[in-house]
Amino acid sequence: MSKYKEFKGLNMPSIEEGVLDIWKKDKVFEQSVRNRDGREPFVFYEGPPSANGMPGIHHVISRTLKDLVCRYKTMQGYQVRRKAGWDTHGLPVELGVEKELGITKEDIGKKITVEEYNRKCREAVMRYKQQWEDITEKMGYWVDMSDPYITFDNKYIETLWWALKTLYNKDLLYKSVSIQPYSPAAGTGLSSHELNQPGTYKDVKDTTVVAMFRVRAASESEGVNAKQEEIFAAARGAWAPFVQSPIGGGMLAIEQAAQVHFMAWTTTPWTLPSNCGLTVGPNIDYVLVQTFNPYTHKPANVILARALLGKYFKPEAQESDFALYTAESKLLPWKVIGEYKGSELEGLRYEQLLSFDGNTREIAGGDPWRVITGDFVTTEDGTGIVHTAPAFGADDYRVGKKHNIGILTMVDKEGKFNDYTGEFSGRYVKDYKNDPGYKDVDVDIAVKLKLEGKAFKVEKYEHTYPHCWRTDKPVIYYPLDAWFIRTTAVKDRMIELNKTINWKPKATGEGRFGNWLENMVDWNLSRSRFWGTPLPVWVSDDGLEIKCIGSIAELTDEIKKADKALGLNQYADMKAGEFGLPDSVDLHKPYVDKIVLVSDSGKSMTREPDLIDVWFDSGAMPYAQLHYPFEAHHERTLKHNFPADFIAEGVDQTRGWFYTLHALGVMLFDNVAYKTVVSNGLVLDKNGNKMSKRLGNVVDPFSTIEQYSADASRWYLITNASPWDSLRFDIEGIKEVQRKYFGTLYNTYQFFALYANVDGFTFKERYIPIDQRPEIDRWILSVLNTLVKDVTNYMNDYEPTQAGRAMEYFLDEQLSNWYVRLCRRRFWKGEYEHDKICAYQTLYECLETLSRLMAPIAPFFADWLFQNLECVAKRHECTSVHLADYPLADADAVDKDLEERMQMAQDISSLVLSLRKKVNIRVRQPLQKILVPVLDKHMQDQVQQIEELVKNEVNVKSIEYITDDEGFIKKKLKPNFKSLGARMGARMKAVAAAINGMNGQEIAMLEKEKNIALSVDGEQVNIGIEDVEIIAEDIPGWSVANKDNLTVALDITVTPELQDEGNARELVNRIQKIRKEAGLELTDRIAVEIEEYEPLKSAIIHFNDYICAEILADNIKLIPNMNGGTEVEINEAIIKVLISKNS
RNA sequence: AGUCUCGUAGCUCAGUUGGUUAGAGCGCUACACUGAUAAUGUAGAGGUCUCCAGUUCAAAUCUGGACGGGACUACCA
Repeated sequence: MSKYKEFKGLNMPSIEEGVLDIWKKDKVFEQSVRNRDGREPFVFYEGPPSANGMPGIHHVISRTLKDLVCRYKTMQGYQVRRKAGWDTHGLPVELGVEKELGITKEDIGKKITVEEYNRKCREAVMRYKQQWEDITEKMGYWVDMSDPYITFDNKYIETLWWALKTLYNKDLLYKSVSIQPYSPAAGTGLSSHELNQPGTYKDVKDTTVVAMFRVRAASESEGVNAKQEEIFAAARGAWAPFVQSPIGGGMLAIEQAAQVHFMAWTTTPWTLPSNCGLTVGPNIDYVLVQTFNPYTHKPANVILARALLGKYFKPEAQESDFALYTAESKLLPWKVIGEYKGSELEGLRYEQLLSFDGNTREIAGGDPWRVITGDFVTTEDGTGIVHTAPAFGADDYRVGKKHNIGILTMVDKEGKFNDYTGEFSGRYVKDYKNDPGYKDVDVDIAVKLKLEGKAFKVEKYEHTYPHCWRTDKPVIYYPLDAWFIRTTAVKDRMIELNKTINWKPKATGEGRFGNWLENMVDWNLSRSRFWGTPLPVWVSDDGLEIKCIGSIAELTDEIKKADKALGLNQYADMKAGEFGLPDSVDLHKPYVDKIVLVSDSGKSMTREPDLIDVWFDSGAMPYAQLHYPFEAHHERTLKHNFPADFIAEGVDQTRGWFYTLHALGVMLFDNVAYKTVVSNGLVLDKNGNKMSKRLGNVVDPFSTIEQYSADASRWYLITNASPWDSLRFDIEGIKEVQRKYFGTLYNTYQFFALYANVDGFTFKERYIPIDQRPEIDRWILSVLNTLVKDVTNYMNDYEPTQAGRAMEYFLDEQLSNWYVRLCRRRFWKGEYEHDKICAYQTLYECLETLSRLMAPIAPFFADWLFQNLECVAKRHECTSVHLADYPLADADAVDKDLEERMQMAQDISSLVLSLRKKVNIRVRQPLQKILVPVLDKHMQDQVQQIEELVKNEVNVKSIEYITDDEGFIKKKLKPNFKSLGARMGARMKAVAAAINGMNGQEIAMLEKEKNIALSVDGEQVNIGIEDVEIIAEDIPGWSVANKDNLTVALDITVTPELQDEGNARELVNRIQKIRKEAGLELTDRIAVEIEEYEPLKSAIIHFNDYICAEILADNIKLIPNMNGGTEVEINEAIIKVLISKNS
């Protein structure tokens, strides 16, 4: 006969190794998918990880989430294919390679060919593939890694090209110049979603300058307006009294003193050489202020917004004596000598602040160095006058273009000043190279301005500034040519369709994602890089004709066409060379760049050098993984794989993958790409800090799993907090899960196996109908079926946390702590017949059902448990829990009355135990009775049915029910605030007091008549029986305990008979201990000799049969003055006991 | 800077539509049990529900404000 496996101790990691072996050997995953052939598909997309970095613990949480949903749906009968994928393009790969080779972007094409570089990238892409596969397997994530989609694969790229061409044909792909976030360190523009990576914005301290732009005098500029004259006149007038006075330590010329400056603040002084204009708000009030330059101490007149005067000038120095000002003065005298609207200043010309060979008027084009107006100007900070460098700000570019002030770009793409910037030529504007000797060029510019009297204030200023998500270096805004996808054209549709997506949590979809859609801008696709999907766009040399290629076949045709028209031999050359058209193509750089096509009008065309954003790669994954539309039956295949029923990734993908999937789904197929999306939160360390390599607080998933098992980790990650809440990861939590949940489950199984093996229970008997089982069995099965229903609902709602917690409660509180504990005796006492078989069947069913319920979350342990049970009982046809069906709740097994009264049994027991504790009478000492006041017939019925359980549990002989008829109970009324409150309103307090003050007679009246009139504040108030809760609060003369409306009193009189019985039990207890210490088998029979001792004698005589039965003794001999034996203590008496095994 | 979100026991978290004694687990303390035994049970201590104001008969719960954490948006000179 086969037996249930018994174990020495719980070792989860070793259990998992064993289960993993079976999964591999039997190809359980493959089976679980193949078994569902022909069943309704449940479509899941795997967001491709990049195997370029090591997996971390945060990957484990999102993959657990994905895995458990897929396993759950599989067990529910869906076919869930899970195709793995690898994200292989992009900057991280490039940077990794550059680091490895010790080169920078500039070296590509010089020290190393593009071809070689890309070959290195291709090799580097899968650097950690082994570790990824390893963690995938060890954490129990079932995903098909045998045939993954790989984004650098030609077929994959071909689909991307198809998608791009489709967009092109819909006029959703276009080229434009724009000011974009650009990372000089990475040498590339950044898309908005890249800029929206968490951690991109950092606090930095920059040197800021309030620069002074000198207004040009009438003689210096044409088209002087009246306002300008007025300004100068005011300045002259203000300084006139000081002419030839010794202010500033010298003779003062009026024209010198009357110079006027615009004040403009910048946090990026390096953009000042590229300044082309000053922008004012047309409706903002500006003032002309007479003062001194704080650095040169020479007379100065400045213009700034009135609202910001307080930032630069102290009220106490207003109109103080200018004549007393010296270089040592603490306060700067100032006086408002003119006032103008922004619109009045428009058109004024000023002297270029810093002029070099490279920023002349000719180079700028347009008409630079004028005051212009812009709506975006505020008076929140700065001076209310905005230094405008069109090349380095989107607002600046727009307003500059509008007013034709030209553009100057004095910084090159590497982030350094160009060669025509005087002493600053060649200097990096930020430390992009990690140069230890780097000197902040902003500081030097500030110093120069100070010396030249062109700075009013220089200070450090802390603000947040965007950084490149990969290099961690500051981004700058830079004019770039780029290809865009016109996502704004489908904005409304994207918003509309988003409303049909089931977001978990909801707020992310409506809030974060919804807002993002509302504020969407066109998708900047272009990347100036080397390793990525090339943009399949060819442009004629004059830029007038464009061709977008949508497939390899089309490209081949076009090449042949070009060969013919232009007399080239590309096709043949390529076929012979690496490119190998049309079979084994490499669509990457540099090969595609060599291809020359011909335009319709016969001009030669070359490819746009850009690569595309890697997010396009992953966003097109639903189609590209199928090589759509280039395979047979592609429409049908797509129909079965699009859209996804479910995807899940970290919340950081909201503007990444979730967005690009959605955008492409809408633009290509006018459909959502996924119906449900779960975005899980961040994993923080136990102190709530973000995990980062820098802080050294990252948790290594490998060692965690090795040490504490995958299941305990998974269970912890899922049940500790909802997936979308951020999780404070604490290894102690995993230990707790292991001990509490899995330890309990293991013990329960061990308990079952131990006795089932003794009795030979293999579930060979007929399944005993539930109504023929004892109360407690029916109870646990009722609870079990309620659990099945709850868990199923939670799982359907993508609430695995609730599902897991429900299972924890069932296992700990109900199954282990109540059912098993109360039923222990049934398993080891008595014959193998009806009651015992009921117990085995019931416990078996609980364990087996639980194993299936928990299988999605804890796949290893569940399978281990399932197989341990099933290999003997064989109630299912399958060999693994993952091939089984998910349990279905049996509504007929649920009995709410039964669940309610069992709760009462637990409450009553708990109350009695606390009473015993109070008077210090141990449970082994039997007591005569407890009193339970019953408020109605139903309550009495309920308690009566669980009477036996309670009596056993608390060791009392009887339960007495008391009703009010006996006048025993002191009742109390608790007002029902909910029902009364609505009616009574402001009188509620008085009414409550009146109810609390009702005497026994009045309560009896209320119970009888169902309502009573009370006088409250002189008013009659009618109280119905439903307005109060009646509680039996006290039984005079007894010690009582209560919880809610349950009250229990305990009779603590220990009669001599009870004392004897208690002693007998003590004796049994001691002898059992001796048996155990002597190493006897459970079934060994013994003979017992006990020293005669008067106080215990009657107990032994009266309870002889009971004692013998309990300890398996044939008889007990009382020996006066016994020699030998073991001394035991019973109620403070010490006697000797000797047992011997009967053969 | 704005928006969202969170703030409950030493720790991790529950807390229904507002309803009068705010709960659990872990940890801690004490005890019990000893045929689940490296298991189990019971009890106890531990709270200004971040703070202030308001609405209400009644606020952990609703409103406003402050403070603190987190995320997001914007980058603004």
